[in-house]
Amino acid sequence: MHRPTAGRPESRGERKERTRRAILDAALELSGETSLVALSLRQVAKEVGIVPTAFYRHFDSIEALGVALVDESFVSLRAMLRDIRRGDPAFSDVVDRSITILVEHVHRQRSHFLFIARERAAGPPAVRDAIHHEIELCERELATDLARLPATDPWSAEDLRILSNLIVMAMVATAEAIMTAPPRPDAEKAIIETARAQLRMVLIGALNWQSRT
Amino acid sequence: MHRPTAGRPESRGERKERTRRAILDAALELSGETSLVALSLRQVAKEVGIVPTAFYRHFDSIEALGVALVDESFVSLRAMLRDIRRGDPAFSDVVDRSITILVEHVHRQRSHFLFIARERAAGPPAVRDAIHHEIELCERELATDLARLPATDPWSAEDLRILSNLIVMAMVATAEAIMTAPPRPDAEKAIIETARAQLRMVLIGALNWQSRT
DNA sequence: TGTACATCAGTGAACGCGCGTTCACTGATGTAC
DNA sequence: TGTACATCAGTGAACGCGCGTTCACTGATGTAC
Repeated sequence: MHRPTAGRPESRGERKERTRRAILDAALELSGETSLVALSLRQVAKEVGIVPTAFYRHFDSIEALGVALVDESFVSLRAMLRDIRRGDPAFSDVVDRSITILVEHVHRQRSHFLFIARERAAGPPAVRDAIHHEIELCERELATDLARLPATDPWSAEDLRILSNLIVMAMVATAEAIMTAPPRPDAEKAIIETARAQLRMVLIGALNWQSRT
Repeated sequence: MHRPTAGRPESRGERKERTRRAILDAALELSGETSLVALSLRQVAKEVGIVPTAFYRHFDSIEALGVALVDESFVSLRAMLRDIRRGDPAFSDVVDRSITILVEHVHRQRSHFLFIARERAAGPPAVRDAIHHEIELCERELATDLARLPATDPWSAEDLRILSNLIVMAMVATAEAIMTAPPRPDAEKAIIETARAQLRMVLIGALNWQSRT
């Protein structure tokens, strides 16, 4: 463990927190190679620069560490949702703005988004459940946002849920596509254009479908 | 290794093929617990009833085995697409029929669909790439099917691609939801109803969006 | 048909290695007086 | 302020275990003559 570069000595609590952070960062990076279920406590300890047994001072197991990483990753994701929600939800450019913000956040917090995409399907059970629960909360948040739009006044709660679910799954798929894509800017541009067209299709479909109920 | 229960002795080739099958089946089942990247050659050998070194008579590595499992899983998935494609693509009930067939196949070949959903995001690189390639082929197949519908006569290839991509991602998400859901029939029914509504939204949106281009 | 040889799926011992977890410990930080 | 004691993040040795891979092998099946 390194000492801080300057000045005032750390308190015991500060030092502990710093090690905890280093463990979370190391696990996020190392699990990116494969998956949490293939990550060993000893790899993490080695990367952090502590002895394997010191790991237990911070987490009971890799699975528990994984749950902590879910919490942390969804802080990033919620920050994105907040950005999207901010500003006028005028129908005309809401799609373009939302996708732009999505792309920005996926780049800025790439490892968090990769973590969610990966462990959502293949993580340890507790991690999978935690992620599904968080995604469900995001869907509900989106549903309440949609409910505020004048166009959705006559919609039932069920309709809002169905549309939210569809939009969220499209956004998850788009985020995955961006992260998987080759780093050439034209590849990303194509994905963004596709996502925009798809989101427009979905919204127009929802409005037309709704109006004939 | 067990001998066959009856009659004529196996040829060397038949026996080898039988062991290969047993390895594929064991790997599919065992990887279901976590993921291919956490599956060991020795676990597979033990489950099959051969000595670990005999594994190398059939595959170079777990990763190579994984690629073979991708091929096999997509045979199941293509069988589903063939079922969906068969029969009249009359617009009125194509959605309900397609989702019904999807659900049937997900139940019948549950382990293949689980494998694809899991390893798509978290498998070894060669496996991930193989899966993405296969999904892309499915999208193109769907695009050519859609192109045959009279309603899509004025559509560009790009439009067809965008719509196919959206439909496929919705189907993947629905399959995942079915497999993740608790085995209560009402939970599954809710997922099916949601998927139907979403697919209708998408189709109506596509038609309306297209008509104003 | 019988014989001699080739093939090769599966065996079994052995290797060095990284794994999670236990345990008793150290020594700096924190606290009570 | 100084002293005596408590706390606890991190240490280091040790354990038994499963790992992938090597190697020389066995013995049934297949083939050439």
